Amino acid sequence: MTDRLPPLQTLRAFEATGRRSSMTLAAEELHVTHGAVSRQIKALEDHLGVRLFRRMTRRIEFTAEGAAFFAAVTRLLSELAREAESIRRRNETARLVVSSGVSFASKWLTPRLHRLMARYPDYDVHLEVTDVEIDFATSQADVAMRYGDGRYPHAESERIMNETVSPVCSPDYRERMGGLRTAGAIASARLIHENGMKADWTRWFGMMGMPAPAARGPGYSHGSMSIEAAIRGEGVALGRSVLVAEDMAAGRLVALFPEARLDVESGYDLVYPMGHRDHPKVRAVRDWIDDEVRQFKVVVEVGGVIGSSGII
Amino acid sequence: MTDRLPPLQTLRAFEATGRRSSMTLAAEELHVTHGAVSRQIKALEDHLGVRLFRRMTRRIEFTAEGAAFFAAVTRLLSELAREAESIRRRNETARLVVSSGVSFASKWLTPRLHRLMARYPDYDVHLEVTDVEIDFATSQADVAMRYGDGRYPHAESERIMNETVSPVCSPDYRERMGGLRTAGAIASARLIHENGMKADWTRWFGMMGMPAPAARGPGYSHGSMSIEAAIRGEGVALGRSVLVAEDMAAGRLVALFPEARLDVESGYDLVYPMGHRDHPKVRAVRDWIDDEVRQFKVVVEVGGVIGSSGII
DNA sequence: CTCACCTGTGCGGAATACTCACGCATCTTG
DNA sequence: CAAGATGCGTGAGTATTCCGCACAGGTGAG
Repeated sequence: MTDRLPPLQTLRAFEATGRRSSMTLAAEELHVTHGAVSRQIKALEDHLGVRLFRRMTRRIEFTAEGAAFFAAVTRLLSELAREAESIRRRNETARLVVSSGVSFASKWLTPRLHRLMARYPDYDVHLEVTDVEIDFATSQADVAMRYGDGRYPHAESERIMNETVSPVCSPDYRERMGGLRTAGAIASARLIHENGMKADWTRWFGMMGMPAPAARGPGYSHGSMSIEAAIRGEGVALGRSVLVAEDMAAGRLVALFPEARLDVESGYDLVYPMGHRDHPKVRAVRDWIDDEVRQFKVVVEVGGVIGSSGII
Repeated sequence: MTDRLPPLQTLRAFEATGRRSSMTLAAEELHVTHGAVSRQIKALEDHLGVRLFRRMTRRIEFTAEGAAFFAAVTRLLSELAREAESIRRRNETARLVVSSGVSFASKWLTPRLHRLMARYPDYDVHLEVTDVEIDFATSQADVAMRYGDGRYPHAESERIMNETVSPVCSPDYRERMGGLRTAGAIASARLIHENGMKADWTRWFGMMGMPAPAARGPGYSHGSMSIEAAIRGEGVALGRSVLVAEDMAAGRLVALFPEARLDVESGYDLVYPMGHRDHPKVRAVRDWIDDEVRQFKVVVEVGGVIGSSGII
């Protein structure tokens, strides 16, 4: 990794030059001559193999690459200055960055996030939503919540909620299809897939003692999308218990076989860097989420939502 | 800013030393002697005024400050390497980072985010949720959505949706309070406040031709929290049209004076760095959000939600 | 047309960073 | 239990890097 890094001192000259749009002005600021800056820029360009500035007479302007790199360098240097400052002052950074996947953020986390903020007003809470695998070396996240099997490279995790899946659809659609009271009836309905999760449909039908029908019907990239599709009445989705709870409580979705829940090994995990189990930020999130899960279980049980017993 | 930066070359030595937990091993990796590394670390520590390692005999370990700084440095260097690499390859970064405030993310954005992802599968879409004022110099966001008055330092913006406010509460609460059919009745109900927005209640009562009652009732830090409180039946909230639309459509909230909407000057803006109006990422987000807003207006109008005409 | 202004670069010197060598304090091993 | 191995700190000397200086080149302004 380190050999791919540009010469770091040249970045200061580059940043100042870009900001002032002038090597001469940058040189003044850095208390060196313009010649020194000129060489630094050149060294950086040589390393990258790309021209960062277009040299016009008496002025310079960014190339496209230069502008892009400048934005990145500016941000990184200012973050570094902030980190250095916080170390100098020995005050633990007041930022608390939580990372989450898209479906979970949409259906569960964001409606509850304000309570995390209210509980720890001294933390400047950030939420980073992405489906990229969590990597604490490159992410600024302090703690993550991920749907998975509990194994995360270079990280520890603990299970927050387990999950089950079971067919759901909109009340309208059920009525239109005549009740959908047997697995056979469901097999002949339009089945909504979540991409990469088709095996779950197969396993669910297997549990019901029948082969899965050939795949047809729409496929969506996210669990939250297939749920939205089911709400719109596009067919029957294999609803993930945690994600559909609110929509079922609100009557937008109904469970077709509340008792036929398929356990899946994946669940929702709290993930954090190795050895950070008792880090204050991790503890803060864990304490909060324990309370949220407790409340959520009540909602789920009162609402009679599928999979309630599968939630820890 | 630049004078607050630590000597940048020392960061490489620090990173390698921290990673290998040894100056000698780090020195090998950097093709220098251990003495050189030792001096670099010392220079960095002198600059920060903090010991980064505890020197035990025959081994070193991080101090608390060292560990915190190491995490930051590791992340920043690896991001820098990634940026440098992407410049070398001249491939525009495939990341699309959207920033949003908490209430808007919770009530509007995240349920729709998966469609942005589906629409641009080549972009690795990230969402950064925070209530900190947007600053593109320090944030990695490409584009932001903020509730505000359209003025954002060092950035351009365009209005996405306007907003109105009007009293809302849960159907239960309305019934319990005997209908709440007059402004006077509302004045004697429990009023839920959003912190920093009390003036809106005053203005709303002013519009109804009566003075606002003395502030009592709970206050919450976020619009989404006061909405949740109203849903729980804690009282009457001044519902922001964009945020309450879904909850009204679902019947969790009712508007008490659908026709008495107070226009507020703030609204939802799409914010991006100066001159990025036609940047591909900005265009992608704008195109997507235009479609979403169009659909949302239909939902709002069909549902008869307050403030529908206030949405552009 | 001439001046003013900004960047590029060769050369010599100054500042920086490195190597080497040794000291020190354990930990290891036979 | 003693001797060797291990890893870090540091003083002195040296190597290398980086910078200042001066000048060249190019061009927009007046």
